[in-house]
Formats: sequence, C-alpha cells, structure tokens
Amino acid sequence: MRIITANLNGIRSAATKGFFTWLNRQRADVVCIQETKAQEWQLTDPVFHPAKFECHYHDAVKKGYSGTALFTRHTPQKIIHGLGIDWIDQEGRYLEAQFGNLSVISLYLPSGSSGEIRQEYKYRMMDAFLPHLQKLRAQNRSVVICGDWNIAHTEADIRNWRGNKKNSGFLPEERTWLSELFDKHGYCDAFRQLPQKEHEYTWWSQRGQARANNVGWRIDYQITSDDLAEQVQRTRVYRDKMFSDHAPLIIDYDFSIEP
DNA sequence: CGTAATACG
Repeated sequence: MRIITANLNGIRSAATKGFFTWLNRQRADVVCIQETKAQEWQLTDPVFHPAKFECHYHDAVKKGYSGTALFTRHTPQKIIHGLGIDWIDQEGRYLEAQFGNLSVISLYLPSGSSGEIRQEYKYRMMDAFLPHLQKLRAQNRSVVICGDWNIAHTEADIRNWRGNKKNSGFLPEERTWLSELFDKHGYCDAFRQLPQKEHEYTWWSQRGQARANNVGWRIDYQITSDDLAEQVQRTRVYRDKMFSDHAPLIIDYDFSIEP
C-alpha cells in the first residue's frame, strides 16, 4: 500500500495550484494532510472530497489555522478526532484511522519558531503525545504516524546543522525526544529503512534562496511501529513548485489493509 | 514572504 503525507500550507491554496489533480494520479491508499488552514464548512466544493477516497477533516477552532485531514481509499472501522486532550485538539493536530490492527495517523506537531510560548506548547504536546504512543504499542497495534513533526532528527536531516543548533526544530531536547521514540519506544523512521539518499529534505525556509539551493530540513516523517520497518519498499520526497515550502513524502509499504 | 484573516509559520 502507498501512504502519502503532505503539509499543504492551506488546502484551498493548494487546490488552486493543482494539488488534487496531482493527488488523483498518485494511486494513494491513504493521504495524510497537515495545515489545511480551513474549516470543513469552507470546503463544500467537491474538489475537497475526491470521489475515490473517504475524506475526513479535523479542524482547528481558530479560523484559517492548522488543521489535519486524512483521505482513505479503504473504509476504516473507526476514525478518531484528536487525542482527547482539549488544548491540543482545539488546534486540530491529530487524526487517526483504524483498519483492523493498523492505525494510520495524520499528525501536525506545533512549530516553536515564533517564540517561547509556542516552544513551551510544543514541548507540552510532545510530553502528552508520548504516553499515547506508548499506549498504541501496549495495545500491540501496527502504527504509521504521518506528518509534520517540526523536528529534524540528526545532522543528516538538516543542511545547516551548525547554524541551527539553537533554533526550534533542531534543539537537543527535541532531537533526543525523537531518538528515544526510536530507541526506547518501539518506533522507527520509515524513510531511513532504505539505503540513504543525501540531502533529502521536506521543508525549506522562504528566506533567501533556501529552496533553490536545497538548504532544507527533513521534518516530515512517516514514523512506524517497529513491526512495519521491514515492510518499507520505496520512499520518495516529491519536490514540485506546486508545493510552496513543504514537499510531500510518499512511502510504499509491502502490506495491505484487510478488507 | 505565503496563506488566510491581523496571526502564524
């Protein structure tokens, strides 16, 4: 099966640039979207509900802000909106689809780049999310968590690591949190299961010529439970001018969703 | 500076 994750930086803007035309050609089974920046009542146009998918939206309370979506070709047994934690769910950051023993999750971890208050919020969500991830493992579920984690893990995941050691998204505490997820809690970075390509980033600053020079960060991941690690068949970062600052991440797995 | 509403990334 193929899972795509994409931070769209505004789903309405993305639609006008041809995102849905592109998507309908991708043979995706599940599509996880972040930063819809819209509420569902603003998305009545059929373009936002492509026919071959079952489409779910999880909006932020604040208009034009954040928001996740999950499109699926197969009907899930259950859709879960949010973590059950109000101050997180108000920002529309977690949307889960359950297919038997498999959970596919669209996740948008906060950015901390605007200042201390949002960095603290980011840390608080990381702290609140970890027990949830442990619970999913304790239930013996297979899990694919797709989305914008707003953290570059290692020096291989960011072009200018020296210059960003004190910047949100590459702080030691954030990187350690991801390391512990991988080393202690039974999760792995699907993209890193296959032979490494260098300088494969998913996000570029809009300042200067960052995109043109590929001075980027890998902050979008599909993080799976360890049991799915050997299922990864092919990974691809899809760079196209249609996607203004984030590139979608496409991963093919060697498992299928039970009907 | 883009997206979408005057903030946020």
